[in-house]
Amino acid sequence: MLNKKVLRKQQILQAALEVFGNSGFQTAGISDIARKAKIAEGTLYFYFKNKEDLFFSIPAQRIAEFCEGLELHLQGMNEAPGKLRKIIWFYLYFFKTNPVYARILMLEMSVSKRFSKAITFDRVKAFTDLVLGIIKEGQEEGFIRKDRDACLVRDILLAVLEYRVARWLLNEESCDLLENYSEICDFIFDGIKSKLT
Amino acid sequence: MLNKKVLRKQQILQAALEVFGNSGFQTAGISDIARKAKIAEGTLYFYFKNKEDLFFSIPAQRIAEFCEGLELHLQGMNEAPGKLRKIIWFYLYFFKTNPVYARILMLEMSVSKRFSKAITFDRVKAFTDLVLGIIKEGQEEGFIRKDRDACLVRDILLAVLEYRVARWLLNEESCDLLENYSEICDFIFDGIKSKLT
Amino acid sequence: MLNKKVLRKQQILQAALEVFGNSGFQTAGISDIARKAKIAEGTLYFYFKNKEDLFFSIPAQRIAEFCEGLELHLQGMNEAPGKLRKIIWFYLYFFKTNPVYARILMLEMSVSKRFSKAITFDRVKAFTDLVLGIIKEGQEEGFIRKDRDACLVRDILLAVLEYRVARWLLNEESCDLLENYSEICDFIFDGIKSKLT
Amino acid sequence: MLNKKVLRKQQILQAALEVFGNSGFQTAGISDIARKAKIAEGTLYFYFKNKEDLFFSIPAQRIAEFCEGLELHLQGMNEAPGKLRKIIWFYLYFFKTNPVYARILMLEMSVSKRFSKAITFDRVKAFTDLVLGIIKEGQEEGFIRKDRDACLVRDILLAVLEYRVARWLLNEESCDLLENYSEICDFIFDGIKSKLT
DNA sequence: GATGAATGAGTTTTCATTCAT
DNA sequence: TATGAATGAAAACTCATTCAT
Repeated sequence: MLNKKVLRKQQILQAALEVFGNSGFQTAGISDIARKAKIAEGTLYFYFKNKEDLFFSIPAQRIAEFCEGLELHLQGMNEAPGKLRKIIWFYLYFFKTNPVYARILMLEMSVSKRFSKAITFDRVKAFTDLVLGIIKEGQEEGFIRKDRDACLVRDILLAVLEYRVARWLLNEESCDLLENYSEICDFIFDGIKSKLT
Repeated sequence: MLNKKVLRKQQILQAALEVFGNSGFQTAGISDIARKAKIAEGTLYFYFKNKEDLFFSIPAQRIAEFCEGLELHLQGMNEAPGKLRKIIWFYLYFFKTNPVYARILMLEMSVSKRFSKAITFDRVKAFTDLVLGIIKEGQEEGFIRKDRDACLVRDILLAVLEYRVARWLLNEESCDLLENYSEICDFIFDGIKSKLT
Repeated sequence: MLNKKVLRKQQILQAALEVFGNSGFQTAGISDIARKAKIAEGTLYFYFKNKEDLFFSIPAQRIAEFCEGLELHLQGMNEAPGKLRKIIWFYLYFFKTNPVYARILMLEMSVSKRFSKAITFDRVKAFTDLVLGIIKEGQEEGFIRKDRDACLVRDILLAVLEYRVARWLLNEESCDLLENYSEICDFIFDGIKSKLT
Repeated sequence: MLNKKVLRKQQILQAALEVFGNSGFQTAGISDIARKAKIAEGTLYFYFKNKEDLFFSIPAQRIAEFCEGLELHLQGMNEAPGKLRKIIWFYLYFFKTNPVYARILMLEMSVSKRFSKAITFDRVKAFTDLVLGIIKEGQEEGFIRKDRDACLVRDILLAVLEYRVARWLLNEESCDLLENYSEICDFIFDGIKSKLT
């Protein structure tokens, strides 16, 4: 019973991802989503409060996948610089692999005030906190300059990543998102690594 | 006669700026804009082809103001690093001073594929080209590391600026956009300055 | 369930017939039709694609009625002249009995290029083919002159019928449409009957 | 002065003919007509009361041309049958030569109740009276059967002509309107000529 | 739980007509 | 006479949401 409900929810979310991803929040219609999910329109409202709720429910699962994947990739790494490089790589890799979700998250959600207040946003914050933690870790371990404000470093890192993904999407994914990954890393690290290193 | 037409157009654009800025493109209604501009709805269509045309017509003037202001501030400066610092400052200063416009440009337009194809977008490109030119200038003059890809440097610079403005807007402009301006500069410049300097 | 849908469709079509019949296609408003059908405007679009679709959906049923009625009246008749007389009579009788529909079909549809391309038009063609068939039949049986082009005869027959109905409608149905039915028949038959007869 | 006014009116009427002929009354816009006539929209209302007035003013001149042309062609003819043949030919010839006007008159005006009440309609009636007169003439002269109701004959004649023009227009003028002119004549005349002849 | 017909407010856009200049 | 900017009512159509079945 419960299992069935969860499954049905996934089914709807998957349909919503595809429809919203192709048409955007406003343009996408509930009927399109229902059709793609092979349910009646009314049924949708049994699982989600309304269109916006459905929309903002999409990331939850994806963010979880992102976090799990990232965690796995960070396994066994113990120095901050390496971890950060890994994060940069994984971030780009993940969105390269999930372009439809990328479109929703980057061009629609991250730009919405209401999203900042949605529950899902906590998961986003968890990720940014992870990055912040690693930066601080790096500072304590001596790999990263202590006179850098950790939050600023994190912001710059995220800024660059978001920007690249957004431009990639707006250019219709015509280039390889991972292309100049290493140059980005170099730039960031030159700006934060301790002179000694 | 002609003057009156131009004035009326300004009047409508100003109203559109305010209404779109508060409600967003989709939510804002033509009737709201007409009411604010104190004209009949039909009149609006005498000056603009449709809602989208009106929306995308907003930046033209603002971008012109931005460019003029920037040009003025760059007068008399002849070294790339100084110019770049100035650009960073002016960028943040401009949007701090024009928060409603910032909201439209950053959270709605720069995220839209159709905007990339609008005529106005040329002006945006002119700005990014300016930045790119100064970076290359700096590399030739020896202030900026030649092993950095100029486009990447430009992208990182713009990424950080856009990100900060966007976050500031999403946080309801609660902090000072110019607050850690100098730290941002430091970070960027540490990443690009020639070792010799 | 399915039955209810069909019924509802009938209900809307009936309302559309009346409203379009009184005001014409352009003047009639969707809201008028919805009001007369006692449904919400939106409901209408659940059953018909748009105003034109609704309009062109009106004849289907009426044409079916016409064909059934005609078939019944032709039962047991085996000679072409009698059949043609019957057709002439039934045609006039039918529109005399359905003046509102007549107005729509004659003064709006039969004059529209788009109607010629609508599906319903097939049914109209079926009728004209029936007439043509009977004329040819008459020629083979020797009742009708063989040197007359059957298509021309059909066209003249239809021309006269359409004309009379149209004039009758434009004169506000002030005379009896069946009035000089027999004279019309005589005229037509004098023009086509074999000399021998 | 007066001359200029008349000229300007012609200019507008010509533009109206073309625009209405291509788009139909409802679809055609005053602005299109004004543009084609190279005048301002407001000016149009100095010469015509409103859109409908302009529309119904189109035929006047054309009908005059039609009547003049017909009169000329009837010169020197003194027997009814020949005259009627000539009328049939001229009618088809005229509309073949004026297809845009034909479209307006046949598919839009002759189907409109308001047109029957317009002044211009008198000219139409003058024509039908002419036909009626000739038929009666023919009856008196003994060329045409006296037991035929003259009005009916006239109606049948006009019905066939209108029908052919209308079908021709609806078929996008793809065939030659004068094609089976002589067969039509034969049919009509067989139905009306005195046995003696 | 699931359905899908019904809703109706709300939207953009059009355009004949007017009138100050 | 001529202009063309301004009007504003009206129209068709959409769609998220509800609720009787």
